[in-house]
Amino acid sequence: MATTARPARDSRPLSQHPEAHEPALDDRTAAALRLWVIMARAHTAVAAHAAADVSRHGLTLAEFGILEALYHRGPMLLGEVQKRILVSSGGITFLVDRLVAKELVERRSCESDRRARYAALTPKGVALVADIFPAHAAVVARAMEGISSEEQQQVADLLRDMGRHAAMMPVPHHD
Amino acid sequence: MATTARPARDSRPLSQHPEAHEPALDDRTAAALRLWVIMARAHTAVAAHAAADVSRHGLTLAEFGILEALYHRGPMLLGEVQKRILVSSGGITFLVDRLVAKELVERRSCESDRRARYAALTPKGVALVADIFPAHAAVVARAMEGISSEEQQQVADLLRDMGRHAAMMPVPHHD
DNA sequence: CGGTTACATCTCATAACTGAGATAACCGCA
DNA sequence: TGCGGTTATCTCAGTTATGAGATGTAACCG
Repeated sequence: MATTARPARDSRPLSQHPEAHEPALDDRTAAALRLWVIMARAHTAVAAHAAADVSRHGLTLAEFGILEALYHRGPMLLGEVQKRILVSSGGITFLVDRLVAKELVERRSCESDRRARYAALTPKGVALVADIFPAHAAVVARAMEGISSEEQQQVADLLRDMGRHAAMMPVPHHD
Repeated sequence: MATTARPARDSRPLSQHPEAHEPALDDRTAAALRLWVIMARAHTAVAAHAAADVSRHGLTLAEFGILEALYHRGPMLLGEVQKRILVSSGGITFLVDRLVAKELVERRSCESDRRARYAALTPKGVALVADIFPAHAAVVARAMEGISSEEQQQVADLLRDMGRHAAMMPVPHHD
């Protein structure tokens, strides 16, 4: 009933199955949604390679993300780390606890704010990251070599802007 | 020792903290790694918006992904759905169980292969997706409007190639 | 000051998902 | 036919993460 949406520029005949439906969306929304699906799949596919690599050393991707951040930036407040790797408040406590148990990270108190605490690599943590980082970077680079380095640069520049915008927007929640 | 990597085009002085380290990577690897980090952050930021939207209807992103796939393509074998949304074998059973419990999806036997089963939307499931899909697409589109529609198109084309390549490569695993 | 609000981290119950193995069915071939 | 190898799904124990509240601290303001 009502307006029958035309297939527009979709190359396939669509509706190959009688129970399939086609949504009526404007072109810009449809393009955005397509990017969302493609990005999610690309991310998951690359993450599988990265996760398999760090798991050889008994680490999850989230743990490795923390180690890498601390390696490159030096000690950081837990809240800074949390925002950087985008986990929940409980998650950052859990992850840092586990890294402390592995003796890769230590907590340090903050002199100017006694609520806050730093996370910092131990010498063992520094050694581990220095040891595994180059090979890890190579694994990730290989997983992403489906497009050229110039194209990667281009995509990175655009996704940075897109991600910044999305992160800046308030996330609505219900109840 | 050896080549001291120049900061290249990083705008900041780097090594702001005495405990920070700079890895020695070749440019192509460094560019790939930068894209990996940026893509992960962009994905998480957009996913937060998408997840908040579907949670208003008591759904997780993974559940919604299944509903959306079934809505657009019609009934699919569980294995097809699994590959499409990239979850584990246990995950697809778990997710479909929950959607069945919510009466949004039903399992159907496959005539030509008695091991296999289809997942298909119930009328209630079709109605739900038809009801919430347009608003959901709008939420995702807004989260991604940090770059233009043309740029989104461009990124989508490149990421599709990159994702296909990554998904095709074997993921090494250890013991 | 004392009170209020904001914030950083931690605790804990529970959700969401993974992955190894179990089960059942299919397929090709001798 | 019967066997071995493969595949599709399911089971279940364990892992990883979330998010609401607790706790202790800071910052502001009258």
